Amino acid sequence: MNLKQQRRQAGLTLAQLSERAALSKGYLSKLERGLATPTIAVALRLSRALAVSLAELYPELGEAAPGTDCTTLQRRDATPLLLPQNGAGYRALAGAQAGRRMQPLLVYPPAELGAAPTLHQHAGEEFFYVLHGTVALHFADETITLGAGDSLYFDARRAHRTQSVGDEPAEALVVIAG
Amino acid sequence: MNLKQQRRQAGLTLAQLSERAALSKGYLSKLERGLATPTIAVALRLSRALAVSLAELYPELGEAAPGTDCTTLQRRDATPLLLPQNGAGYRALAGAQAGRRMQPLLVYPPAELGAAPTLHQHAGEEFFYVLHGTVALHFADETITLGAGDSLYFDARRAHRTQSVGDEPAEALVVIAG
DNA sequence: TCAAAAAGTTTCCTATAGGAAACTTTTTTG
DNA sequence: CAAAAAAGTTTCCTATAGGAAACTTTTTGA
Repeated sequence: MNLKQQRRQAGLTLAQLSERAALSKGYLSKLERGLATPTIAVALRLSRALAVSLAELYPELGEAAPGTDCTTLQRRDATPLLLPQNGAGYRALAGAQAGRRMQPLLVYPPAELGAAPTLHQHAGEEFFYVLHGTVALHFADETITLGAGDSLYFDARRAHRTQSVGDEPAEALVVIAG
Repeated sequence: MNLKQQRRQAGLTLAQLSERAALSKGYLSKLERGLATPTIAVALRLSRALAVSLAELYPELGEAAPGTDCTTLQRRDATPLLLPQNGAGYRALAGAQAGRRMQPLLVYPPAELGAAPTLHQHAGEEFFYVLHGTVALHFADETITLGAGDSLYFDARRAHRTQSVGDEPAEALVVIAG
């Protein structure tokens, strides 16, 4: 539906998009006017060719599964502190349940990086907001230091690791969209 | 690809899923074995019938647009305070740019609800975390009061409005996935 | 152990996704 | 304004999405 708008916004003609997406000009014309329904493979090619997410071309695809009530109320400190092997403790503020788009966590980065430098890496995007203290975010090629109130939004596929620096133990709110 | 696993997990047979999704049993069998590619309309019906997100059936569809660098570093108070008509001030911590899955905001709910009770409502999901003060989250049918450190994850299609209660002005971190 | 029933697969058919190219409309340019 | 080029549409064709039903395999149960 929004295909035409997205193509226009990208400044492309049907012929240009046709080449990029490896689809015929005529077929694209039909798609734009709702005269055909693409297969998911074609929709994906369009999304890549226009460098937009699928949901922007077909908003209905972006909706969460229906019937799944995603509401979760979480009182402070009401969830247990988990300490997995990589050193950073965390609290899940809402379970990573199927059908939920985001997973919010409270993260407590360790002061010292363990001997096993396992970088955290996963699909999707991550929003990192420092609540207290100072956090060093180590990426493969750079390190970013954030103080309370600072935030970083980044592609979670970039391997990363967190460290609490300074005397006060740090606390951060992390939201992952996978 | 994961269709078979998802169907099994839901405890459904091909015939049962066939009825729910209004697709033939034989065609479903082909889909599960990769012998056919569904149109987006069919993929959506499957997603609804199984009550899972599309990305769980076809992970490649869930990926963000490639080539879009979504990284944004935001220092504390480095972004302007916006005061739109509905009364709640906010700061955008990362622009709602195309291709980004989440939009993080700092929200400053008003102490008094304006005369025009415009409820906030939009597609997607919202994660609400109270940083300071106390916030009353008004929904059509209920009001939830959150203190510092409390959080609520909910379906953003439920109309809602925020209010700062108590003497200290409240501040909340909100992340929207649209 | 052997029906009988349920689950899954295959075959064959129709409707539609998608391509090639002619055609029409709009824009550019002299 | 006219000619040419570019953008978009339509026509017609082939490949495949998707349905109906027969067929095969697995499970159930006496």
